[in-house]
Amino acid sequence: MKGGGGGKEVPAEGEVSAKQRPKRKCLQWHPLLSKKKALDFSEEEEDEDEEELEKVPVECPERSGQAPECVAMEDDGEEDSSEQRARRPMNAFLLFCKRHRSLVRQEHPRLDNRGATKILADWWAVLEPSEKQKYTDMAKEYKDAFMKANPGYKWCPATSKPVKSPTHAVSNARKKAWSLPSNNTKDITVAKKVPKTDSSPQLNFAMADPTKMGGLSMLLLAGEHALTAREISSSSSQSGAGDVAKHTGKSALFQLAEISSCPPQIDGCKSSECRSAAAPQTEVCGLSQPNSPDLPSSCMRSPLFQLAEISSSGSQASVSEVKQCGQSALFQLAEMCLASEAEKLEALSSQPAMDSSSLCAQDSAPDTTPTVDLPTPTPPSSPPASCKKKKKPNDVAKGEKSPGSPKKPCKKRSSSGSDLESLMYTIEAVAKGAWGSEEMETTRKRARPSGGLSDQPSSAEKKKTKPKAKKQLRTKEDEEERGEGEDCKPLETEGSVLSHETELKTECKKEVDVKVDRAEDSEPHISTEQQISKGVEAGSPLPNKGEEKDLEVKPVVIQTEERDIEPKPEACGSRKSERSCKGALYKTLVSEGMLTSLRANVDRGKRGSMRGAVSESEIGWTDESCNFSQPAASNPKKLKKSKSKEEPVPGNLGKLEEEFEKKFNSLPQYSPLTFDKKSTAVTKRKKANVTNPLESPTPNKGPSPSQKKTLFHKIVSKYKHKKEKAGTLEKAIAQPDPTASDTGTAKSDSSCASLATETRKMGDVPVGSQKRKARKSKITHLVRTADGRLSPAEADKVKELTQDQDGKPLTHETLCNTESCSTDPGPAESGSLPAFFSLAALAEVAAMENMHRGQRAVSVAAEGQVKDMAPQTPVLISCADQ
DNA sequence: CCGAATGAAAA
DNA sequence: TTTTCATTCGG
Repeated sequence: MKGGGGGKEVPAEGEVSAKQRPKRKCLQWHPLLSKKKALDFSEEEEDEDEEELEKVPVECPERSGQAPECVAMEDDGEEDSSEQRARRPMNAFLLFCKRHRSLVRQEHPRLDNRGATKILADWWAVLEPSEKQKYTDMAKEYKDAFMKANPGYKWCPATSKPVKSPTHAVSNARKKAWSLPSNNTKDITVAKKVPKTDSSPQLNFAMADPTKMGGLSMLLLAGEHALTAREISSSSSQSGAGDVAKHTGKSALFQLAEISSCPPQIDGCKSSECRSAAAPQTEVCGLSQPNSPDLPSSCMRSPLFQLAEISSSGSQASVSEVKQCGQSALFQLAEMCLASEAEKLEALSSQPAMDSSSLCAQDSAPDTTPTVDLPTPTPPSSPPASCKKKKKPNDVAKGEKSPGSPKKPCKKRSSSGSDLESLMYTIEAVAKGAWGSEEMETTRKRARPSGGLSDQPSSAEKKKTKPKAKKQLRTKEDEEERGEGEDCKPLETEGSVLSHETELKTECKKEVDVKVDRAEDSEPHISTEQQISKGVEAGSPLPNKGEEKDLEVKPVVIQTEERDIEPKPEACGSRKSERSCKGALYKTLVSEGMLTSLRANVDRGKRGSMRGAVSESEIGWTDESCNFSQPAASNPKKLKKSKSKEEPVPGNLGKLEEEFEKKFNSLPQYSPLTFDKKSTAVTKRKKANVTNPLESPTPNKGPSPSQKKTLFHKIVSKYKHKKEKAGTLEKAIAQPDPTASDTGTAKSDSSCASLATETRKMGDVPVGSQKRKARKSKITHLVRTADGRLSPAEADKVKELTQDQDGKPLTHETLCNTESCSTDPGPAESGSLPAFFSLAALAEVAAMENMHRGQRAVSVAAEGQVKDMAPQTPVLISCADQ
């Protein structure tokens, strides 16, 4: 209770109105009105209207009377709000990023997201249309689903938004994501579950996050929708009211609705209380849905709402009810939730075991448990509440916000329990259901056309101003153009280096295995849908791997995974280790070389296989995923993440995730190598290289440069702020193959040369759009020559850096020396050099790192003191030489 | 909280 | 044509 009701939202609304959002909205929102609002939206369908009308009156009173109702309303409101707030669906590129970011990160552990994004952009640019298409399709699907869910959704709430208040809202919104009850859940979770968990273990990832669930469900629906579109028509016509049965195919929505509607059972279970609050709505829903096909849009909401309501209303009784209702799955979930963290912890601990291999598998695999139902698992997932990111201040924000926003308060109030329940229901539904279906595509009549909308935000001025500035800069840069470069290179770099050779080998193997696993994974469960998605695949299962992999639960979502080397590097790597182990470093270098070669081989193999397999496009879906492969695996960090994500999902939830995962996973994941090749290929088929995988060049370069790049980038950016000059520098860097330039020259000519180079480069690497892209990225990218040489560019960069910074003689010199050794000869003959280069690159990187670490350090270094750096670099060099 | 990327939608 | 905003997460 609490006044919650009281809060009645009224006040809140008032606030809202103040915000502006809406007066209209406010009206709409108001409880009484709100319902009406619904009517209005639904207007299209008269039948519904009637029902609604009935409903309305009823509700009104109830609502006013009870808090629960408020909740319900809130839900609506939320939805509305959610609509407003709902996160917009990801576009193809974002999906791509999401799926590949981890890969990038693996390769370049040190790279920050920005850098990763750049790389991703490059990759994206390189992707073939067919390949992109998948993502595009998925995005579309996603979007469609989203729109269905939120008919009136406006992408840009209005410029106004600007934030301010919205900021809070935004944060909240984000969490919410798709809408639905998520809000409640969150609250609940927070309150109930573990509030503090934030520690994080959770992350659970999508599974946990209710919001996500909604999203997932949506996706699922959408997917199915596509599949079963035909069904819809049939079903719609028939749609008898009561019979929900319909085809399994019917749709998830339907099922949800049904569930939400609370089948008789529930009603029975629930006492009058529930009924009073929930019943009305539920009834409506039930009626409406059956009646008209059109309803869908409206229905969709309602069901959800209903669920929420029910759950909320039931909250008190909820547990008991749930049990009765039965659904073991739900029940389990609930339990899980309760158990919550403890279990989680346990689970986590247990998981640790997962190997890298498992990780890989995860990627591809979806499944967690195949089976259908229920029981099994239990684990962790519950924490939905935890919701993904706890990181965010959401909680706080929410709290604040809630008061601010009208609806929220209600929600919050609504009670956590309810949320949970709702969530469970949803899950259950999913499990049972089959999600499938449905969806009618038919019209989406959106109930609310324009609806309300958005919240208006107040002012966004802050941002605006900033952006502008940014833009300007960008434009400038654009003009300059980018050099691109590209790189994409892969690799491993330091981390890899660190990793032991042996490990590497093993890893490779693993990779292979993984692929196989993938196939297995795909099999898992059922559902036609899945099958479809899988489609192709057939694969043969491999028991072996499965065993290892299976260990547990699997992860579902995970995409990429993390594997990676990083850990090692970190552990060993880092400066400390470096210092301490010079020898180690050396080894690493060697290993790196090996890696590269290995990688190349692998890559080739993969490629070959792929190609052989056939059109990527088809198969693509299935996945190439594991390709990336590479090294390693064991990253603590990554592991953690993956674990967290994966583990959580146990049974039911797992399914959802799985589905989602499947879809998401179905998206092909391309290995870095692929991109690399492509990029190269583009320009020149690179036959030579291809033919010779040569260990060399590519790999080596890739990594180190990239890292460097990052560092460099950072530094540059800083400078940039100071001086615009950066552009020139960038250009200089950009230079690709400095034919002659080699060591030194580049810088000077930069301007002219740069252009030329850029042009050239452009040619080489087809990067995507230039506009936005160019800018900084140029700067960042290191250039690799075709030969693979690193390049003078790096040297230049270094130099520049040094210069900028003040020039550290030491560093610079050292670099020069290093390069000189390798470089000099290099130009003439590149062949064997590569390895050296790589070393050099590493050295440089190290230097960079140091620099990066502390500018101060740099200055010191310049003086000659340089403790850290100096030693390292030299060491490297020496090693290299030797 | 910004940023870097792309894309879709809105203004 | 220009803004917003979606995802990511290190700084």
